[in-house]
This record gives sequence, structure tokens and C-alpha cells, in this order.
Amino acid sequence: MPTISDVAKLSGLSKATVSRVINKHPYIAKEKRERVEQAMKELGYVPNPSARRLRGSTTSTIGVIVPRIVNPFFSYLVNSIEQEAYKSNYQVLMFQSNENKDKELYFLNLLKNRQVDGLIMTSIENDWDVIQPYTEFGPIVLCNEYLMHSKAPIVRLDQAKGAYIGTKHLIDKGYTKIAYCTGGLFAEDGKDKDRNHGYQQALTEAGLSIQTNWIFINKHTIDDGKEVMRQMLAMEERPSAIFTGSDEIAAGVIMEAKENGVRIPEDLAVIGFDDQPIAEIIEPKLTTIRQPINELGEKSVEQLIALMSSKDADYKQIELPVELLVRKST
Amino acid sequence: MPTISDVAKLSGLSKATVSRVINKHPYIAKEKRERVEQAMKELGYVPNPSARRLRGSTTSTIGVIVPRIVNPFFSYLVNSIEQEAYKSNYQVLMFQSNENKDKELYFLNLLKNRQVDGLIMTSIENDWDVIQPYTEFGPIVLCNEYLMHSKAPIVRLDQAKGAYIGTKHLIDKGYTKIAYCTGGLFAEDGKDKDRNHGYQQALTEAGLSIQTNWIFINKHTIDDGKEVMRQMLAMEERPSAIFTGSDEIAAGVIMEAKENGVRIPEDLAVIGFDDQPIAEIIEPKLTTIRQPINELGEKSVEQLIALMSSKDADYKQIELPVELLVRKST
DNA sequence: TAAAAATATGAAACTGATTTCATAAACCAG
DNA sequence: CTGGTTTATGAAATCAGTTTCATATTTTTA
Repeated sequence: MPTISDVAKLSGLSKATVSRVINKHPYIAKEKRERVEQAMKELGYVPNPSARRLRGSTTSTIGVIVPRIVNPFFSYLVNSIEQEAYKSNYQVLMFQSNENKDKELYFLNLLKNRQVDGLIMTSIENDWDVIQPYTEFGPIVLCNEYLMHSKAPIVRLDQAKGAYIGTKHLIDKGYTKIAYCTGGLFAEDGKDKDRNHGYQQALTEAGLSIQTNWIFINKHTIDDGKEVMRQMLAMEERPSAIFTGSDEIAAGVIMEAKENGVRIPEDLAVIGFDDQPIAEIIEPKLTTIRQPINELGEKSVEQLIALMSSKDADYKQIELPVELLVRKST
Repeated sequence: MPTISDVAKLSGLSKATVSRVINKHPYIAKEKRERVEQAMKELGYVPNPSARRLRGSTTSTIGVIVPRIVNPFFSYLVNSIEQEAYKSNYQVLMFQSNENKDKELYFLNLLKNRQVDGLIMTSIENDWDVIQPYTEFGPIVLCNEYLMHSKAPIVRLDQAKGAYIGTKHLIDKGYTKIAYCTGGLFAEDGKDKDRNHGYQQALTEAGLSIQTNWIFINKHTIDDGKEVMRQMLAMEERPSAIFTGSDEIAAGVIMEAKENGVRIPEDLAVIGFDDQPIAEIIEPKLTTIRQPINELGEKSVEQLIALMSSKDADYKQIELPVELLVRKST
């Protein structure tokens, strides 16, 4: 494996000059630059990133932390980040935290050790207090997290509005018994507070009150959705509509409903969140809240690159709009 | 950021001793080991991977190359790899090649430069001739690739059998006009040869001949599936069944079929591949070939770790069985 | 009890790059 | 023509670890 010394030897110049060519320093004689380039090509030389990082220079790699890569929302998000970063010649390393605090910390250490020049976090497991110190080592952009208090660059969606227009839509359609199902917790520690808030606001405006047993928390998957439906079937007073935290949950609800002869939307209206491919596959097609995933990724990368380039660029807190897509499930 | 020298200073010992503690060398006095460990904890010391790698030691990271992370087959596969590696205390870096040769080469260089100790490739874009030289720098396990000639560790599925039992199932159901749709190419350079072979074998055994205009190549997504259906609709003599390369394609075919009043399976039988979640969501539920994704990931990691641990462990070529799941689309 | 082997530690070399410092040549202004 | 920039290059220090070599101490063996 050729090193910079090999290139120096072959070109008859010093390591310093070779390094300068690699890093496009000014003040290199054209003839020598060409000699170096020729030698690099001849040897198939590739600089060793470990050595570069050790010396403190950047390597055009950014890291992305996702909680679960099998969740289509995140795989699409990380994909859009990757595409966008590639345009600016940045390489992306993806990490799955599996909603595990220690793994998250491990990845944060990659920033500390300069394995990556910057980090995009699409989920947060540890408290901001423990994450914040790592920003000393490189910029961290929060993407899709609805952390409230932190002074940090954030690109997120208007979750509150999403929940609000979804719930409002159900109310406008005449439904009054509206259940709510969330991926996170309900009003605990500010996380997910946004969505809850939109749901509550829509109900309050319509003079409806909140039934706590119609609130389902910590639901994520299709199977979770099926289970929610089963729980609803067992209730004396069943909701006539449900606002869910993701299309996957919604799909599970619908599948289980059909199994049990519950008609959608006559007996139960269902609204999803994300507009994933399954929203158009399931029968009836799913009314859902579309999130602009690509923009979410693009803006995050954009901001991260800005922060990496100039050390004291201002951070922004960007909120992107969501949109109601009415299909057949409501 | 504390370094090994800080730890050495605080514990009153040399860098060498600290390094020995970190790497669990034998012959360290218990008392000194404890002093070092105490100092490390006190400083919140984390070894810098760049420095370690530079000196040539391993860092318990493995890389996984996937073509497209938004494809559920690959996101589930990479997930299972991650889970399995984690059990053995290996960290996983995921890379998306986007079916791009240059990106793939970039990731192979990570192996060359010791950024990762080993590599699992779930797709290969370059010829094996260009990949092979990289095995000098660390083991490469091919996972899910059906490369024929290469002498390399491979964990794959019995693709030929999958295509064979799928096609055979259609024949047994009485269909004779069977189209075929593949993600790769048809019989070009040995890639994908397996599946094609199974399809051809089943047809031949039944005395059916191959209609070349019923072969669709390079199809991957739901939209591709819709397009395939549109092409079939435009044909004078339409197939009465189709074997597709993935559940996504199959879903697209079915969606477009329904739009156009083509009944599934009466007018057109559809069979998928993968058994992804959408297979059970789409109506009618999809007959498909189940692939043991988790085992695929587990075996790959298992073999990679074996190869990394002992330099001259024998490589294996493992083939896992696939299984026909009959639902309602055939 | 002396020699050999095992245990334990540190100084210094080394990994592959970048950067500082020193220096020299070419160019320019006064 | 002389002194100050600008351009151009290399030697050596540096980054944070690991490993070799040397050496000292303790334990085992003959």
C-alpha cells in the first residue's frame, strides 16, 4: 500500500510538497505538481484518512444517526441526506442507534475523535445536556427532533400543525370520538409535545374533551397498530376515528380492522403520518400527513456544511410545513 | 480531549503501560492496572481510533455496503447484520453505493486504509477482478450476491430454487403464459444467472418455451412494477402470470392491474420475492418467496468475524434455503 | 543456590499524513 | 543595485496511539 513517502520518492520531491499538492496549496510550480500527480496515479495512491484525521484536518465525511433503519421514514431520510451530501462531495456514514443510549454515545465519540467532521442526528436518546458537550468537537444538526429548549441547529417539521390539521380534518368530516396514537410518550419531558399539542388544540377548538384511554403511546410498527385495534375492539365505547403516529401503525390498524369486519372509514376513520409507499398500497388508501422528507434531508445537510465551513456561522432553527393528503380511509 | 499521555501522567505510569492495559496484554501488575483504569475513568478517556488504526491495530468496526438503503430487503438485511455484529461487540458502518462503481471503490478504500477491519458486500458493482485485490487488506464477505466464479466467502440464498419453486407453483396452478421480471440483467456475465436458471428450468420441465418479450430486466421499484403492468397491457398476447424480482415490483404490478380492471389472480397471477411487510398489506395478499434475511445477516457476520480473527481460516460458501409462501395473488 | 524462565515496566521508534520553520530563488520598488 | 515581497521547497516536529527493545525484578527449575 503506497504512502506519501513512496509518492515523494518516485517524484523525487519531499513529502511536504506532495502534501501540498494533495491539499491544493498555492505556490507549487506547475511542473512539480504534474510530477506528483503522475506519481500518485502510477502508484494508485490514496491518502490514509486515519493519518490525516490524526493531524487534525477534515476528511469530508459526515455521520448520520438514525434510530431504526428499517423504518421507511428514516431510510428515506438518510437516503436524501446521502444524496444531498454527495453533491457537495461529502461521504456519509450511517449509524443505527437502536434507541440505545450507549450506542448513541459511541457515535458521538466518533465526532470527538474526528472520524466524522459533522453529525446529523435524526433522533435523540440521551438528554441534551449530555450531547451538548460534543458540539465542541464539530457541528451537530438535529433533524426531525422536536427538542424544545436546546439552542442548537434544528431542521424539523411542523409536527403540531400536522397533528392539528389531521385531527381537524376528522372533526370536519363529522367524527367526534377521536383516538390518538403516538410513537413517543404523551407530554412527557417536552418530546413529542408538539404533536400532542396540535391534537389537543383541534379537540379543544371543537369543544371536545380528551379521553385518556383513547391515547396510545409508544407505538411504532405494523404489529403495534394491530394491537391498538384489538384494544379498541375490546372497549365499551369505541372511538370512531383514530389519528396515528405513522403510516405503519395506521396500516396495522386497518389490517386488523378488516379481519374483524370493521369497515374503514364507515365504522372507523384512520389517518396516518409520513406518506410512505404503503399509504397507497393499503386498501382503502390511507389519508395521511405528508412530510417533506427530501427537504428535511437537504436542509440538514445544507446547514451542517455551512456550520462546518465557517466556524462561527449562525445556526438556524428551520421548520418545514406538512400537508394533508386525503385519500379513502377518512 | 484527554490522550493516552494524560492518562499516563495522571496514573504516574508510562504510555506503554497504559496501552497495555487498554489492549489487555498479559503481565501487568494488578495494582497498576487498577490505577490506569481509575485514571481513564476520571478523565473520561476514549482512545482515538485514528491513532490506533494508523499503527495497524484493529478497531472492531465492520463495514456494510448496500446498493439502496430504501429498499426494505436491504434495510432489513443491514439491520440484522448490525444486531448480530453488536452481540460480538463490533460496530457497523453502513454505506450506500447507489449502484455506483466509484462509490463502491471509495468504500473498498476504507478497508485498504483500515477504517474498517472487514467488509460485507450485499451487492457488487465492479467486476470481481477489481474487488479481489482489496481482500489483501482485510476479509470481504459477499452476502446475497450470486457471483459464480469467484473464490470468496459467500453467503447467499438459493436463488435458483426460489425462482424454480415460484415458477413451478404457477405452472402447477395451471398457468402457462408466465412472464419474468428481474432486478438485474438476464444471463449477462453470470450475475443473476441463478434466478434466471430456475425460471428457465421450471419452464423447460413443463415443456414451455421462453418468450423474450415477456422478460423484463432492471426493475426494482413499485413504479417499475406499474410500468411493467402497463407494458403488458399493451401486448397483443398477454402473459397470464408473472414472476417478479421483488415484492415491491409485484405490488406495483398489482396496483396498476387494479386500476385497469385486471383481476388478480383470475386474469393475472403475481408472485413476489422477499416477503416484505407490504406482501401482507396489499390486496390480494401476495404469494411470494420468503428469504431468511436474518440468517443471511447472521451467517455473514459469523463468517466475517471468523476470517478477521484467524488470518487463514477457510472461507465457506453458504447457501440458505428459500421458501414459497402461498397467499392470494396466485 | 545458581541459572533459566516468567513477569513487569519504560524509553524510543514507528504509523502516514500535515504544518511550522527555515531557507532560497525570483520579482519588484525605490 | 539593494532591500523587501512573493513564490517555492524541504527538514523536522507533530498528532495519539502501538510495538520493539532493553532492562529490572520475581519466580521456577535443576
